[in-house]
Amino acid sequence: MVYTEKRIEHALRQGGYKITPQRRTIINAIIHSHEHLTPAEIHERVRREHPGIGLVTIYRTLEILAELGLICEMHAGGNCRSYLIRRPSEHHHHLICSDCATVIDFTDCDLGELERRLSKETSFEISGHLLEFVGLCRKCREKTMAG
Amino acid sequence: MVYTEKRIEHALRQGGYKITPQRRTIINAIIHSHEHLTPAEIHERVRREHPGIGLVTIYRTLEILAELGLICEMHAGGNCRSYLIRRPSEHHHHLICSDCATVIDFTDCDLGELERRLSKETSFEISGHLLEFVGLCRKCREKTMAG
DNA sequence: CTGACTGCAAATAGTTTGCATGACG
DNA sequence: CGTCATGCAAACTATTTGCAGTCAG
Repeated sequence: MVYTEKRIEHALRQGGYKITPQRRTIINAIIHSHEHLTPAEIHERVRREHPGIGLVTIYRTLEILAELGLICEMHAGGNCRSYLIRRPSEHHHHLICSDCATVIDFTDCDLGELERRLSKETSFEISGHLLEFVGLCRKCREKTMAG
Repeated sequence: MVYTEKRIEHALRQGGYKITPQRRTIINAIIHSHEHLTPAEIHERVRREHPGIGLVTIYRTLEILAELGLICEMHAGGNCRSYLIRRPSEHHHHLICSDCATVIDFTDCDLGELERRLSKETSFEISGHLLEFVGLCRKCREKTMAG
């Protein structure tokens, strides 16, 4: 575990944000979960400890944490679903810009060996995988540096 | 381009679906675009040629095309945004049983090389990735075989 | 103290559903 | 001709915004 509660709180203070019980609870929920959580899921978990908390607070806290780079937001960009014609037998993956949501496809992922190994070690019969890289495209990097 | 209009129409018929002018227009819009398109974007393009078409029709057609595997839907899973605490240099990934939802974590994914290559080719500054394998765990496989 | 934070409610955006009419095959 | 498809309107869900009261620093 690299980002501890303390470190995150420190980062928040550095960013000029205040530490509130709500934020503490939200941060803890995220830290202690090893899965990706949607805002609604976070809300649900946080409520057990902090019943009155509003979903709005979750959204606002997540926005700050993402802005500070403390959490990783999947599926960057407001809306999510988009479609592309599929070329048979050409399963592909995405490289997504977390700022402008540009998507670049790539096909060769070379996961066969890893898949075989995992399959052997875990006795799973693996049927597929999801692979996405997230980062900043050149334009957004330049924008950030300029600003 | 591998999936032509004709092939897609054939696949639709095979699936028991009808070919309508609306569907034709939608399919054409997707085929002729090389980017990922959101339903709204598709709607907008399709309207030029077919003004009266409803957004609802886009959604329904997309659902069918995705079901038949003719188009690729990004961001698998209904809703999009999800968050995970970010651990610098400590990736971890999941192997998920599609039946009982057991999750097994693994850390060594060996994507460094791929990441470097992608980064070089695309000028992205890659900050993270999401890798998930889906399959059947041993128990569920045995269950399936027994049943 | 004071500005930032919270929670409510309402607004907005994206998506799905019910239903009567229309068209493919 | 029957069945599936369409388009409208309304329902739903997810997310954002405005505002008055509250609290961290």
